Amino acid sequence: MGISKTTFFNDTQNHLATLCKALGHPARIAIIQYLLSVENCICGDIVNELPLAQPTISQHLKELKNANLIKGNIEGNAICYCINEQTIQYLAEYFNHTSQLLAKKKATCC
Amino acid sequence: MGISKTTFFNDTQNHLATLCKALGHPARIAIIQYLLSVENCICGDIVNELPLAQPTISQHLKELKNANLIKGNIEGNAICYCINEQTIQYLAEYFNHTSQLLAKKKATCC
DNA sequence: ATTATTAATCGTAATATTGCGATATTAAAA
DNA sequence: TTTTAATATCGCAATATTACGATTAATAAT
Repeated sequence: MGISKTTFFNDTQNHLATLCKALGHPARIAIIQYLLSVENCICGDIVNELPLAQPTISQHLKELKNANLIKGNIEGNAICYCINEQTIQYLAEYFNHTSQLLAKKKATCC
Repeated sequence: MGISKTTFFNDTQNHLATLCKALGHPARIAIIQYLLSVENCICGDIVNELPLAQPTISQHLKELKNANLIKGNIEGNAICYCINEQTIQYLAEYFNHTSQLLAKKKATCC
């Protein structure tokens, strides 16, 4: 049916899935990496940096913003986008935690 | 067009996007969490645990396996699935690294 | 050998995503 | 005020994803 049964999963699971899904496209990973590498983060710069048309970039930015992975500030008639540090930290903590649990867990199989 | 322009991005970006995409569904997050919580990890148990039909679970498992997030061992006529520790660790390291770079970086905007 | 059990695959319908040209919106600049 | 510049939104085509019933494949149990 193409529709996710999000109702059957808990908030943490849905939240994590939303974050991962938002990062589940190379262009959006590239945007995050670009934002990490520059001081000034104007949308137009991203359009120049990536091999995608302006409406496409705008759409990807919207998805990253919806997932709370970036935030945008209006600067004149441009928009300054930045990574939301807290969200990245949340992901770092989740995967750290998972990784540590796995290390502790005795490999009973595989 | 619905097709990702993966050719234009580098291997790291494509790899990360593939991993995140595979985790970008609550059912697949739930599967990872379930595998983390049990010692014995038989496919049938996942089917009983999650509110999805057996073919759907099988499909989700396939995607996790393709992304190298889990591995499966044949045990008689059942299949024992386990989390691939290395892949989770790779994600943990990536988000840690990103998080640390963000902490260092002076917030010039936003 | 036959029957159950377990999991993968096929086929298909419903929905979502990706990408971009065209257009709208908003604010700066002239 | 008109023009220019920067982004967002609309609309659409191509493709991908999600879900599951039906079936298949493979092993275990009887």
